[in-house]
Amino acid sequence: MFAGVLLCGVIMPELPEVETTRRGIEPHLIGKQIKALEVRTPRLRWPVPPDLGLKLEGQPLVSVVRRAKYLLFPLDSGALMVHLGMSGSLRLIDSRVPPEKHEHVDLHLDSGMALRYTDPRRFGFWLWAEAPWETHPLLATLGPEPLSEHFTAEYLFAKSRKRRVAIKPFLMTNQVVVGVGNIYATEALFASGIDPRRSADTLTESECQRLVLNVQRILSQAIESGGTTLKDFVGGDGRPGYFQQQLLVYGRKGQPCVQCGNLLQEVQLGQRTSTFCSQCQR
DNA sequence: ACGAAGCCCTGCAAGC
DNA sequence: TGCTTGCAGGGCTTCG
Repeated sequence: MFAGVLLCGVIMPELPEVETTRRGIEPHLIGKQIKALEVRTPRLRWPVPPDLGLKLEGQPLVSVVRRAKYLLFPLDSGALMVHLGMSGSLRLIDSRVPPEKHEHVDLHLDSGMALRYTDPRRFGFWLWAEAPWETHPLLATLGPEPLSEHFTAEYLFAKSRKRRVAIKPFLMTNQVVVGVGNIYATEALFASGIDPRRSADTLTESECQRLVLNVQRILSQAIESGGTTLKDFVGGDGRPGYFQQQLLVYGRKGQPCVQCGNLLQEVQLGQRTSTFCSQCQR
């Protein structure tokens, strides 16, 4: 099965997909000037601010930054902030190519290309973050990046004390650690042999250690394999949806566990579906 | 402060 | 066949 990301025909951007998108588009944007913002569908997760184009036009792009699953395009007085929601994608395309259904926004560049945003479910957004953009309300309270030196077993252990919520929704909380969505939380807990229903404060230090390492390993592998697909961000569909990483539990309810053969079970935790092996995860 | 539930939206699949 | 219903998802917001 293709990775994580292909479900019901929709690519779900988790952190690896967002990072792959960042790497795919950045080289084509650096040094280019923004000519115009064309918003065909302002009604996204939040409405696109009517004056967003004014903030962007004429500005040179210097980098593309990822924080959690947010993509930031820093400019002089702030940053363009884009979130892909659960069905969004970005790609570079000739400005003259007519937009199709669900292609809601174009960022036109002086190179004749446009950064085109596609999002069937419109859970994503385009917003403006005033400088310094790190203090924007959506960014200010975020926990550490999972692949940074700040996400350690010691940190997770301390953070989870006295927290009685199940470990899976806890791990998916952005104030704890960012960028760990349902798919990767499910896989990391399986790889760590931890029952997703367990209260967060019952995890031992060594279990926190395993969990941190597995989150980092699984995310890193997904980013690595996404790196081979960068060409598809120009002209193609912009969807890094075919990581080679295998999903061992996610979406496999009722199928045998790859480790013990026990049938995988499903449970609802924090409004999200969790698949797990009751034999291997304790 | 914490935890649970609600909400936004569309495409797909299952059930009638 | 064509409807209706349910579900999936991130993450902010609201409620208890």
